[in-house]
Amino acid sequence: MTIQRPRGTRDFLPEDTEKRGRAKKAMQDVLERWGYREVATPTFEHLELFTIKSGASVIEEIYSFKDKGGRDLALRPELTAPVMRMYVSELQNSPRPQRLWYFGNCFRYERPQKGRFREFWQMGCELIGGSKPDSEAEAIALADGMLKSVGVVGDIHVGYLGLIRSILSKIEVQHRSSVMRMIDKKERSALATLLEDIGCSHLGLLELIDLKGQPALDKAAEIVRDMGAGPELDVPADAPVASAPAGTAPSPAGRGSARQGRAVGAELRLEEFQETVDLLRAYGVNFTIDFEIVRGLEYYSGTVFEIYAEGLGAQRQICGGGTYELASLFGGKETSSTGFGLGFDRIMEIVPMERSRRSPVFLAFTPDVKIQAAKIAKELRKSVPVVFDVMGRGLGAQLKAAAGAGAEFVVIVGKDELDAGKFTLRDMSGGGQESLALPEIEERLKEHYQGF
RNA sequence: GCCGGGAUAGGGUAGUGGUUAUCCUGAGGGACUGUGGAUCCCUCGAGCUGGGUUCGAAUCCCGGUCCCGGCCCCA
Repeated sequence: MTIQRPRGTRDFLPEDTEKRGRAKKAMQDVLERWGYREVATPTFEHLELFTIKSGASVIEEIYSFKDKGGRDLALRPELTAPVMRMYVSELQNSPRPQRLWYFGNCFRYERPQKGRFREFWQMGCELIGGSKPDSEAEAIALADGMLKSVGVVGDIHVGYLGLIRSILSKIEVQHRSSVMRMIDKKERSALATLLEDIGCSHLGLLELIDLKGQPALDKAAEIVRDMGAGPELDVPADAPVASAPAGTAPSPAGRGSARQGRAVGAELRLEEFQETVDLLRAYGVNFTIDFEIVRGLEYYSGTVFEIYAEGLGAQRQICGGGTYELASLFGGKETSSTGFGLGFDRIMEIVPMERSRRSPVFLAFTPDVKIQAAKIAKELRKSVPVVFDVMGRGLGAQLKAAAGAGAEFVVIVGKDELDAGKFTLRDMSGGGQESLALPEIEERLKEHYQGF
C-alpha cells in the first residue's frame, strides 16, 4: 500500500503547476503595475495572532499544535493577520502608504468540498495607511484588474459598514449582533420578524439591503437624512481627525478580540462612500452597490466588498476585502488599511487558460559521440531549453522519445556532423531537416522560443 | 461535526459469491547497431483498509481512511 496524501491536500503535476504559475504571474504583474511589493511571512505563527483577530472560536478550524518548547503555534489560516503583525513590528515608521502583496499557502481544518481544501493558496494585498475612499477604490479596481488578467469574470458587490453600523446604533445594544448576523446570513424573514418585535422596522434596514445598485445608494441617502435627528444609543465619540488618518476611531477596548464586541468606530460618512463609488466608476469597474455585504467581523470599518463567480458550486466567493483597523489590535498605532484576499485555488478552477507550453529542444546523438554531444548541449542551453538523453538509448529510440514528448525540434549530433562542423536541425512537425553550423542553429531556435 | 454517492494496474474502465480478474491507454524492452508518433512481439502493473458472514469474499455486511457533491462554517 502506498502512502496517501493527507485529507484536503493536493499534488500539483507539472501541467497544473505550469498553469498555476502562469496565472500567478499574470496577477502578480497587475499588482506590480499598481506599485505593490511582495512580502512573505512564516508558515506558522503564534496561535494568539489568530485568536486576537478572529476570536477563540477559530481554534476549531485551525491547525494548531504545541512545539517542543511548549509554545502554542498555528499554521496560518489566512495572511492578513501575519502581514499586519509584520507591519506593526517592522514597517510602522516607514513612509505611508505601504502597498504590500502576498501569495502563500494557508491551512484550515475544515471539511473539504468543491473549491475548499485544507491547504489552499491566497493571493492578496494590503494598502496600509491610506485614506479611505481612495484606498477602497484602488483596492477594488486592483482586484478587478487581477481577475481580468486571467480572464475571470467576477460579480463585484460593494457595501458600506458606516451606514449599517449607524443604523444599528438606533437599535438596542443587545440586538445588534443578531441583526448583523441575519443580514450576513441573508436570513430575511427572521430579520423582518426581529425588527418588528423590537420596533425597528421604521429604520429602513430591510428595504436598504433589498435594493441593489444606485437605488440602494438613493435609499441610503434618504435613511441618512431621516436619521439626522434620531436618538443615538451608545455611539463612541469620534477620534480627533485633524492629524489622524481619515476616518479612524479610538479603540476603547484595546486589544480585545474582534469577536468579543470590540467594534471599531465606523462613522457615518456617506459622502465618503459616494466618493469611493465615483472613483470606482472612474476606474471603469463594473460593480453592484449592495449593503447586504457586511462581512462577519468587527474590525472592518468602512467599505467592504466581495466578488463571486460562476462554476464553483457552493463556494462561489473568490475574493473578499475591505477597510479595516487591525494595527492597533496587534499593539500598533491606529492605522486604517484596506486589503483583500483572493482564493487562488477557486480562481484556478475557472480560469479559461490555454495551454501554451513550449517543449524543450531534444538533442539526439549517437552513443559514440556522447561526450562531444554533451558539450554541444551545454552550449545550446545558453540560448534555449535542451533535453539530453539519459536512458542510454540509440538514435532511433531518442527520436522516438522526442516525438513522444512533443518536441518541436531535434538537433542531431553524430560523427558525420562533428566532422563536417554542421549539425542536423530537424523540424519534428513537418519532418524536414537541414544541416547548419551551431551558431545558425542557436539563432533559429532562439527565434522560435522568443517570448517563452 | 452532519447528509448522500463513491474507491478495481500510473490514467480510464468491464464483470461475476466459485479455475489463472477484463479491455483501452501508459511505461520499459525488442523487431530496427544514424532518423520519430505506424505495425507486430515481449515485459511491468490492480479490486483502499481492518473485521464479520461463508466451504469460499474483489463481490454481501460493519468500522476506518480517502475522494466527489451538499449542509454547518467560512477570518
